Amino acid sequence: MDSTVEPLAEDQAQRLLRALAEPIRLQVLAALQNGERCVCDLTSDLDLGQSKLSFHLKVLKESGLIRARQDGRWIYYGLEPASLLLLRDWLGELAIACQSPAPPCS
Amino acid sequence: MDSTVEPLAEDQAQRLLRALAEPIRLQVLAALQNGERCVCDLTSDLDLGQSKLSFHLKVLKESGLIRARQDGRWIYYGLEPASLLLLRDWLGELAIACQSPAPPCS
DNA sequence: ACCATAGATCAATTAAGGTTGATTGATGCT
DNA sequence: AGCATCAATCAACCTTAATTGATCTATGGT
Repeated sequence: MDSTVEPLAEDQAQRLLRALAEPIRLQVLAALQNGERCVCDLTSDLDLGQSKLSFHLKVLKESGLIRARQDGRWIYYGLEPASLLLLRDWLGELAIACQSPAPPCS
Repeated sequence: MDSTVEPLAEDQAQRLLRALAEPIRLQVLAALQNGERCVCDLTSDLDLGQSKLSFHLKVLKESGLIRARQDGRWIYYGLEPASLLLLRDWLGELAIACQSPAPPCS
């Protein structure tokens, strides 16, 4: 078995994918696209309940897609580009070498 | 608001992400990495119930990540690299320009 | 010390998604 | 025609994830 995608990266990719596959969390990432934002700003920008946003931020943080930084009373969240790039590259690898002819069905 | 990620691609990306974010479906994609395979082979390779595999293949196909091709009695599934690359590029865009300093919290 | 605000956490409910076994349709073989 | 096999579909069930409102902790201001 010549797996070009090694299991270690696959585990990590899976964790990231599960965190990404949710509409609100994608909105959050989009909102962080141009830099860090504090929770209070995200709440009003995305028009979300405090509890709901907090839940999704936790999922994103635990996956490694975003990081938190406390500044006084506020907490700023920002993207973790390394994770995005890791997933990006993993998808790239998966897209390679999948054009071979069909092997005969046993 | 200068969104570098346009909503059209985001919808598509979301559909792909939702389909990808499941362990069995990732296994299926990995199994298709080196070319098309028929359902019967996938069933034994991945040691899955026929019904279960069929369900996940459907999800993957509806998302556009894989395509089906019938050959006589068998149906061959194969990756749709264009979708993987689309998602890959979408992630790349998201990873760019997210290192700006924090704006003051209102 | 007291109060107000930011944000995390918890428990209960609801919604969404995955699994299972049985059934059905289609294809090829004899 | 009749039978066997591949694969999709369906309905019931189960499991997991998301929502909601309340509570709790921490920080900063007065």
